[in-house]
Amino acid sequence: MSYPVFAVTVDLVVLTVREGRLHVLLVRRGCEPFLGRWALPGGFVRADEDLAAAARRELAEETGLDGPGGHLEQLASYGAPERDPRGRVVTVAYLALLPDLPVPTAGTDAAEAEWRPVGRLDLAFDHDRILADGLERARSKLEYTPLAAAFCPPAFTIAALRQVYEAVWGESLDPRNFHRKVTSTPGFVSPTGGTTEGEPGRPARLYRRGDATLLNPPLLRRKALDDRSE
Amino acid sequence: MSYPVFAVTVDLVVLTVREGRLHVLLVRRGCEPFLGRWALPGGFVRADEDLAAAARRELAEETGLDGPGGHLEQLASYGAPERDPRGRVVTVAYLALLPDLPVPTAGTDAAEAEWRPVGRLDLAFDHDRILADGLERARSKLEYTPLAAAFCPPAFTIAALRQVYEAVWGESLDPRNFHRKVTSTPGFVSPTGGTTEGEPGRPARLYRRGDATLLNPPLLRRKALDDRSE
DNA sequence: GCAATAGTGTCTTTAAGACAGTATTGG
DNA sequence: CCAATACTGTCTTAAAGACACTATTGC
Repeated sequence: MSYPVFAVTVDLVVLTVREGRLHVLLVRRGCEPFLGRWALPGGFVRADEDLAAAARRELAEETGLDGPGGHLEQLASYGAPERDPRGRVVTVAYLALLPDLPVPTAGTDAAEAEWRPVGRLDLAFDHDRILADGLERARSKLEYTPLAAAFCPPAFTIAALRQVYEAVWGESLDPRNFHRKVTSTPGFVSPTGGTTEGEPGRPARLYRRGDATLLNPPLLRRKALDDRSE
Repeated sequence: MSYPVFAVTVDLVVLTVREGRLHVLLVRRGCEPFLGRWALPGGFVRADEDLAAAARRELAEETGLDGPGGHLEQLASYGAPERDPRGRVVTVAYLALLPDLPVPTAGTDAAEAEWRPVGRLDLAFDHDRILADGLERARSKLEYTPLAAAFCPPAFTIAALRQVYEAVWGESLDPRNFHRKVTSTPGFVSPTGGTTEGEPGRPARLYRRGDATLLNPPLLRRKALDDRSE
């Protein structure tokens, strides 16, 4: 039995929160097709490489990050016949959530890499759609997992965690109710014992990620957007 | 720039509820590798075919179903280098939820097709893992979407819908509280006007799917299992 | 009548939303 | 002292859990 051949790529939706806004990592394409256009970072899966390994490799190449901290998960796959003019290419998209780190622009494939606030972007290929799916995934994951901490450094304040929610959801939350919810949900965060110093106002206690993987009950947005099927 | 070539398949986790238990559609493999072993239905994506179209085609081929009713969504992709002894094959798994229909065993690829209660199965390739991921997806989707109705015929009773939840989650729910929740959530179900006939006990009103896509607030399991990252 | 299943009402408990008030820093 | 931010407590409200009760059929 014979079958068609495909190329397989991984593309990354890399998100971070900086200056109170949600940003996505983009690269300017240095080769055809879509030369000069902005796109999600990504590349071909190698001959003997697992999909997740390819995603981790690309992430490390683009951001210089490889250790723990942050979060990487598979998002979805895209394989419309005309999505890449070079031929039949299926891409497996991954979603990465990272603390706000300076990005070493010295990526290997990309001419330039840059954090851009999410919004109306006009990306190469079907990357606008992939980004939209990644954003919706990130927004809904904050509801029922403690993953917001992936956007924070190892030790963070409750206020910083709340600002992550506010940036990702685009709505403001009551600091007092948020504090109560986070600290009273077992395994969401655990105190490090330290506090902030040198900030205006009363010093805040520092926390690290807890060991819970699921929030029960969840922390719901007011207006949940539609999810996407098929 | 050269890059490795892959074959791309779609595999289907097709679920239904029959006799109060959750069942998955399996086929016995009629060719190597894993000849004679049970596996998820699936096949190669054609040269000019979208991934979702391939999934719909395979579903139609295996179940004879093609119209509306039921639900089909992308689940995840699997591409470990050694997952298929024939070479580098990436599979895009889809999850289908169907009402309990007789399956015409005259599938094209498969020697036999059969509904099997979910549980300890020993499937070909990495299909045990794919099935486990599909089950977890189905379980969690019932929490925050009205998708349970995809397991039901076009008109159904609240009790039938509850039995779907009980089969998929493996726990029993209070019929009265369930009734209140379902009928008071806007867009979950809408009455057809009809009732059951000839059943023991008081006739039950019939409902069809509502137009909501999200349940807010959700209908939570007691014990949510871990989700799976990366 | 009785068994069976459908559907309603009510009380309790949990947790979210709103928001007053207290605590601890820097200036 | 005041401004600023962190944190606690209280009241109200929404909604789940438990469960008594009524409704409508077949026998």
